[in-house]
Amino acid sequence: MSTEHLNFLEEIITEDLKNGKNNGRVLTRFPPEPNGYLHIGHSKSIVLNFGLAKKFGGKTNLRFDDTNPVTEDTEYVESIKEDIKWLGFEWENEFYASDYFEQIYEFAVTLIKKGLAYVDDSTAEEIAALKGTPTEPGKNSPFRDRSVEENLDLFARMRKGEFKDGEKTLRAKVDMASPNMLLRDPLMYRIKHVHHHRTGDKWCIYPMYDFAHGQSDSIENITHSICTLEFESHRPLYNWFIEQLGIFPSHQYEFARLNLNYTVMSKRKLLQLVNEKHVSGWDDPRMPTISALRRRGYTPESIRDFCERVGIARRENVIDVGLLEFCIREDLNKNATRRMAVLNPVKLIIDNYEEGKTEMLSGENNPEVEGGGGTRDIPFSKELWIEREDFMEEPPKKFFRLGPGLTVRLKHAYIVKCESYKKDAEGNVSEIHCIYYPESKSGSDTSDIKVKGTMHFVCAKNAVPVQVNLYDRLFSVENPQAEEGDFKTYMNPESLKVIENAYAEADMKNTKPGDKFQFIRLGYFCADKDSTSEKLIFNRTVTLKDSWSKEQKKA
RNA sequence: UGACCGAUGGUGUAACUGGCAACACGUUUGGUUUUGGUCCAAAAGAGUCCAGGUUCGAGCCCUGGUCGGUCAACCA
Repeated sequence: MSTEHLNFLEEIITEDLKNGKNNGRVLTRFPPEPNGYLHIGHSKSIVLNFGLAKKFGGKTNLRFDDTNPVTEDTEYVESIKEDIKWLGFEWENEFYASDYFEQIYEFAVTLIKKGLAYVDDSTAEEIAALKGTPTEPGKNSPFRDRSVEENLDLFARMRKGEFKDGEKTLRAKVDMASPNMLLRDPLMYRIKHVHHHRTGDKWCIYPMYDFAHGQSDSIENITHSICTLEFESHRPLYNWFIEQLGIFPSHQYEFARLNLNYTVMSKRKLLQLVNEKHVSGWDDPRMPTISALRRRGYTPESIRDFCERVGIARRENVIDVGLLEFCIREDLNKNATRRMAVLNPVKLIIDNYEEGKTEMLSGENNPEVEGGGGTRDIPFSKELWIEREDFMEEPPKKFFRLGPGLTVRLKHAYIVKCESYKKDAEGNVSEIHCIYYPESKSGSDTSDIKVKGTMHFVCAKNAVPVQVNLYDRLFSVENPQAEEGDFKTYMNPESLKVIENAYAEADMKNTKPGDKFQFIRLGYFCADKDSTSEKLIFNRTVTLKDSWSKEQKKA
């Protein structure tokens, strides 16, 4: 631990603690807006906020930033809570910005009384026109100098519902000439006669982000309010409101959000994929959402590990999905039960094996666990299914699998030698005939035969038919939103391949949704949530590393 | 052409705060292996965006550039 490096936020907190700031108290918050499902980018923020608090003996609140009722919904609230819990975090309090509407309203009244806020009758267009540009200062609104009394009266009537949507706004009186656009008399309240998922029809005016977030932080006595880089220019305003109100000085710190290649992360785009049915839903295993990763077979441990590995800094970054895949492989390699399944079956017949006989072989559940993690029975008989890719009529030099005259071991079973093969009318290999060496039985091999390869198989007689969904990256380009035109035109047409007729070994009959396996030599798979005992469905979480395909590409 | 922020191997993050650029992923090579997985061993790969300056010494400090990001929603 002595060589452990602190990220810049840990350094700040360490320093704060040293200086006795906030009496050594650390309170962070995770503030999602309930207008979509959480994605892998949010998990970075979650791990950061909860992790920081935990590391420094503090707590973390969950606070829904629900100030815009038009896009928000309780469905999202529920999914967000589920995802955070699943990731393994517990919040100290469950709060909602809407809990504070009354208090935030009072804050606004306070600012009006101090002459620091005014009701503006301008339309959105007029406000925009007077806003100026980044290089030119803005101009004062003609309503900027209304009296305190008039502002108080108007604001009260806004609340009462006397005005239509957009007819009036409440704005902070800061500085229309500020080089920071956000300080050019930002909107504090707007009128929306919209039903709110929590406050119902109690309110028809809603505070804007800038007049809700910092205030909520302050109300909760948040010490370190951590957000992403794009809020950086909001910080002066964040501080301005807190200062003018004289309330608890929460502090905002920004870090660079997580970007992943071969996917999109904006909630707007994800919502579009869902609404336009490009995916089956928010938890379609190809999505970068937490619910999708869960359904695909990712574990909370692997996601937390990933979030820790990507680090925390203030520079833009794009993380290779390969790192995420590494994290889940590392976890599942240690923990996933090994089983055999054949995705693209072709029949293998052992000519010298007794007709009608079935013997039970034993296979360890996980070689990574001491003692092999127990064993299960694997039936073996004359007819087996093997992977079509494991046989070649004219095998190249380093092909350590089956082909005419070639010898391999069948995992947990016998060594077999290919004697001949048959083809169907279309010219596809339909039967591979082998002989087996009875004395080469796994565990008691006295044959002294050396083989280069080991293959998986499924006993045909006892095979369990299963559906397997092979997932690949959702997009075929690294950064879809940087490409020309609609990002959806860059979706990977092969992001999902459904295999209806795969076979799994007999032991897998009783698989339950969520069960995770390594299908030997193929990858990690997770029983889908829709999987039943009548119809088993497996999602491929991630393939195994495959140095053979690399070898092939070289040739 | 305003303000703010950023720039270190292919990617990401470090560098004890001014002392011979490290770790992880990835890549390559070899070994082990009844998973072409795992594991083990090794290698290649940046001289820190550029130009000046301060200093015995700069990735860290200063000046000026370059490039990238963010900001003109009644979104968050």
